[in-house]
Amino acid sequence: MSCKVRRQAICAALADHELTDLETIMTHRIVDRGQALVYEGDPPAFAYNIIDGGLKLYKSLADGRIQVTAFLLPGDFLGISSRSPLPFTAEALTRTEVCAFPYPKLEVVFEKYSALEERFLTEVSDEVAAVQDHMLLLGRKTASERLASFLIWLAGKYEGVAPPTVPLALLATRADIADYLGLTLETVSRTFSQFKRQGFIELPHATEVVLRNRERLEEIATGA
Amino acid sequence: MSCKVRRQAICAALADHELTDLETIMTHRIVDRGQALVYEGDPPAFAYNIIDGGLKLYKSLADGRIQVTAFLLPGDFLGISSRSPLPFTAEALTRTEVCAFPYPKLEVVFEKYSALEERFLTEVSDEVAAVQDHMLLLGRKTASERLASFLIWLAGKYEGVAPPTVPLALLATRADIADYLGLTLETVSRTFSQFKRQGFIELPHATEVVLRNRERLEEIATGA
DNA sequence: CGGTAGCTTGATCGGTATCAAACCGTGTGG
DNA sequence: CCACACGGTTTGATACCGATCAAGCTACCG
Repeated sequence: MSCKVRRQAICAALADHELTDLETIMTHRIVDRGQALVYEGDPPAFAYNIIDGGLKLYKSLADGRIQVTAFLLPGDFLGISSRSPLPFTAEALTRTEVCAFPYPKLEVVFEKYSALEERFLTEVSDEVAAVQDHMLLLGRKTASERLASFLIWLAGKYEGVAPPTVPLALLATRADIADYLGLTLETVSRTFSQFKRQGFIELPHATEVVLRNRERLEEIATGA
Repeated sequence: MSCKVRRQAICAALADHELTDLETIMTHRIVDRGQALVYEGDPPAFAYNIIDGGLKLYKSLADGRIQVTAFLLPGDFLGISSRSPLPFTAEALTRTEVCAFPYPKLEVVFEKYSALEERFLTEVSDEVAAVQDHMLLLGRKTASERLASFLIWLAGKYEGVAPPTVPLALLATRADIADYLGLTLETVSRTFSQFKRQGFIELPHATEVVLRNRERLEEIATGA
């Protein structure tokens, strides 16, 4: 079968003929923009692989303040380290396609293929490392450093996957990006404009960026 | 043998007679205040169990800005999701005692006792959940909400472990707490003073707190 | 005692939030 | 095909929280 993420997702850990075990327990699901795939507080029942579209994971405070803890794009995995109750909500940024693996059955497959479990462990490590980077960003970086970090992260996500289709789709709105970076949407917008004025980026549409000076953005992102 | 953390650390997953397998591969290590146990960028060689004292994990920016991503106290585990290179530095807050498990040997023990591996997984889930809470704190909470969250977290750490020895040892300096909460040490100090004035806490010494009104602090911490 | 590390408090500054208005771009109905 | 409505974005003016700069203070240690 031809799956868009065959080579990136956890499936990449298995050979073609081994994949059938995963496929038999798997179901597809489509989530429309703005709809939640899972809710904070739910007991987790599935692990998911993002095939198309994108998700934001977020936690919220009683008065509506939100912190997006991660954006998940095609090839990413959700539910690695699941915990009851689920500590975040996952909501679709656009129409999003996922495949869902029910937990109990997934564990059976895990026991059969240790390569899967290993892959799983590196996913966790990567996730923890990414999340620590994000804490540094939220706790210590300025607005420009935050946006630059986001743009570099985004460019990295597209790398190798697609040909460098120069304009990158942002997927998220200014408000989503703000909730990810711990800023307000106005500050995000102003910082985009500032980067544009400085010639670091172009914004053909509000939803697409071109990185004109990636090196400089990388320097800014790391606080250099 | 009598280990202070026998009932909390990962060791709790094993019966007494099974512990010998862990003990034979384990070595003790003492780290003095201010000394690093491991450095950001190192290849990870050991997993550690904190027995006494405390550690701060942190990442830093080129210009010296620091974000403490976690404080580890007795019973906590370090190196769950290890990754090469290590994404953080671990430094002792006071003279700290740990036991160290070399990775390759640890994996052998893991294969023997699946209870250990399970325990390990719940540790990871807890860690990921905690880290997401901390992102919400860093991205969206006010100074008072941050310090209240820290105090509640601290109280939770001591709970059940020791008898409610009313004054809690802070272990960390104002600067460490500031680096954990994404604030400056002055703001942390002012917020302590403010809580004291409001009667929420007492500060018998600068290094010890008594929570006089834990409920109110919990409300503040959650943004209520 | 004096030195020093850590803490508190005060005065001021500045970056980002907040409040507010105008500006797209896209889809819809007349 | 145009007018309008609406979600999202940009830009401007102002406010405010926490950072920064700057003294003192306290406790502990030699």
